[in-house]
Amino acid sequence: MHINPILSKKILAWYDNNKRKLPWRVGKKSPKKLYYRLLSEFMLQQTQVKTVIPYFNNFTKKFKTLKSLSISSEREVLKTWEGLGYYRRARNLLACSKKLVRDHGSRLPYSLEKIKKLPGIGDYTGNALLGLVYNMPTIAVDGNVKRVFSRILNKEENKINFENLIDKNKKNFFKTNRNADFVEALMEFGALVCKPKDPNCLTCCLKKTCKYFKSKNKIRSSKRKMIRKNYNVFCYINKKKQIALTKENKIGFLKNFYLPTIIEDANSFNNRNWKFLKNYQNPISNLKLNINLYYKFAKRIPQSHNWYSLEKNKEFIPSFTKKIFKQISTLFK
DNA sequence: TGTCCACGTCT
DNA sequence: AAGACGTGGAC
Repeated sequence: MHINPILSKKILAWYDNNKRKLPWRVGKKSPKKLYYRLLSEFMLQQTQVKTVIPYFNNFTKKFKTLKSLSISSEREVLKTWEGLGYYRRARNLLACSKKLVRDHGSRLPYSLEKIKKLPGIGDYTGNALLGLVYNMPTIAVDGNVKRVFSRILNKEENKINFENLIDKNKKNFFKTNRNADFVEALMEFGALVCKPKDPNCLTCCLKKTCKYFKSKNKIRSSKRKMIRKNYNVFCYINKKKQIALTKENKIGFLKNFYLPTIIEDANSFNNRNWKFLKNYQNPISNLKLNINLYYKFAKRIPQSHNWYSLEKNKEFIPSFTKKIFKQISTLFK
């Protein structure tokens, strides 16, 4: 498990010449630092930089500081998060901001143990924040970093003990004391050079010691396991181009969000008088949903449901539901 | 068009 | 500790 003894110098040199300008990268002493880093790290959980940038800009326009976020409503926050996915992050962020303001004097706790008690902060985000905000000697092990070391060692990701690897290479990784930069540099390097597909091995500053570059049988990272499910979606619609949605679905996913009636077993629902519209696939995280979409024009709808416009809504509507809107809209053309 | 891949936290 | 949780992009 030996690693190039000047890896941190090489990566930092590369970073100095190649880093991107990102809206959350503010000066070391900026009063916005904690808020911007917190927000961006939450958004960057399971979401790529390119996708996050416009959401980050829009979010910071609406919620200017950690304090103003902390006194906002979940409804407002979710509406601003609309379309970014993994909505639990938005709820956790709000809860986290409240806790930081109320219990920690609007400052980040100084240890990983304490920081991980905040909602929505796990190993990755905790280490990232400690490094970025306090320049602590830590490494945030995200998908990029895993891939970089997996390639350098030419060893499968799940066979590497990253805690151990970092501990054994402290002197190498933290000797420059540019710890905040190194946290970002490793991830940036993974995203731009040591990419999942077609890494830039020929121009890479580590090619001399990288075992992946040297080896013939190159290791690939493991795939995500997909779970197939079959769902029947029943939409009440009316002539005003409205669709009935409810928060009371028995289905687990998108809990507490606006959805039409969703039934796993179509036979358990009285589906007479419903018209079949179409079948389509809607992958959600690790689920592979096979959707059968039914509709019915109705005046009366169950009490649990309310009418929503197929166009714009004040409420937060997940993309799963928006896809249904799109299908139903074809009926009015 | 459908299918696969990219991205951490919580229980 | 396996499964739940979203969306966008490439092909």
